[in-house]
Amino acid sequence: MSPGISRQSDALAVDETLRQFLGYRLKRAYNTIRSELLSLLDPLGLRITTYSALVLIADNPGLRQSALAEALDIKRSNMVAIIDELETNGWVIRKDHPSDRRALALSVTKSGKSTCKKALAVCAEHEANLLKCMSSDALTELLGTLEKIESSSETK
Amino acid sequence: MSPGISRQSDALAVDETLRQFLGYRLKRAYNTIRSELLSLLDPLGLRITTYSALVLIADNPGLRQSALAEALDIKRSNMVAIIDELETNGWVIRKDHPSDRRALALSVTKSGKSTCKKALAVCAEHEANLLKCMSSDALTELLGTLEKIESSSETK
DNA sequence: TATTGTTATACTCTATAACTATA
DNA sequence: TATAGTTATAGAGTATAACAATA
Repeated sequence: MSPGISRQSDALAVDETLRQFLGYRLKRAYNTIRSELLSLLDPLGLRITTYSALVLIADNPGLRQSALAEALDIKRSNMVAIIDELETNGWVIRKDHPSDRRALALSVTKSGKSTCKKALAVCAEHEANLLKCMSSDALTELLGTLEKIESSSETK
Repeated sequence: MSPGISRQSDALAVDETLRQFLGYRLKRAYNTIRSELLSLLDPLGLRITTYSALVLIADNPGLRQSALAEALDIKRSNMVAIIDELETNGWVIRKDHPSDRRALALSVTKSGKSTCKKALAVCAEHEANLLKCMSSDALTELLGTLEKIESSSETK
């Protein structure tokens, strides 16, 4: 990024004011992980949203679309295209729900299971690389803190 | 969220598989903060991107647009509309750069400084509320870990 | 040749309103 | 009346390619 010659005097903004804000740091850390995951999932034909949906459907056969949307914090209306994409790839099937004729029950195909397994393996390896730079205690602490942040707004 | 009557048997997906992934948890935590910040900044006429840009320009008078874009991890092309918006609101001015006729030097107006101050106060209060749910040690640990994650991809 | 600001464009994610068929 | 899936639509954020002026 700075090849050979050093930076121009006005090229670098030291963002001390922003850096103290947790949201700013969270976003930057997530963006790093996000772009890495995008490159990892792309060869499998998955995006982060379709990947997350596929994993959840595999773990919860018969899941309704609306329940999936709620679990992933995605609007029902935006879920449609995601499931369409998974269905077009032959990874997910929409069946009639056994007890509610309004609803659809989602399940993964054999091919979907295989893709899901590959994706999970790739992501687990990426995760392992991430965790190399922190201790097990630090990870536990981090996950606990993130959980508190995530749920803090629900108490208001 | 579950008023009175308990959930239907198939309504809730327990996403144990996804929950173990850091990226998933980071995203959810950031989304909580993000939506809170959106509501806080909206009355001031700011979005998160325009807010971040305004703070950085206030802290670094004479900043080039390209340097600002680099500091915020935003493409130069996407920076244009952000500065347009800040300029339309009378908060930021684009001046000729003193030593490079290709570049523009950014600075905040009196009104921009005032808005920036208000926004920082609002965000600092939000931050204080966030930090209430964690210890000082946990915060230090969290920031250090996020920094490691953010910079981990640069070493590849 | 490379960089700065810019335009045009496109794709993803997100959010809302409204429709239908069921409950 | 409320809910499930759907369609349409619009606003953000992000990414790339290309251009004119300048280094």
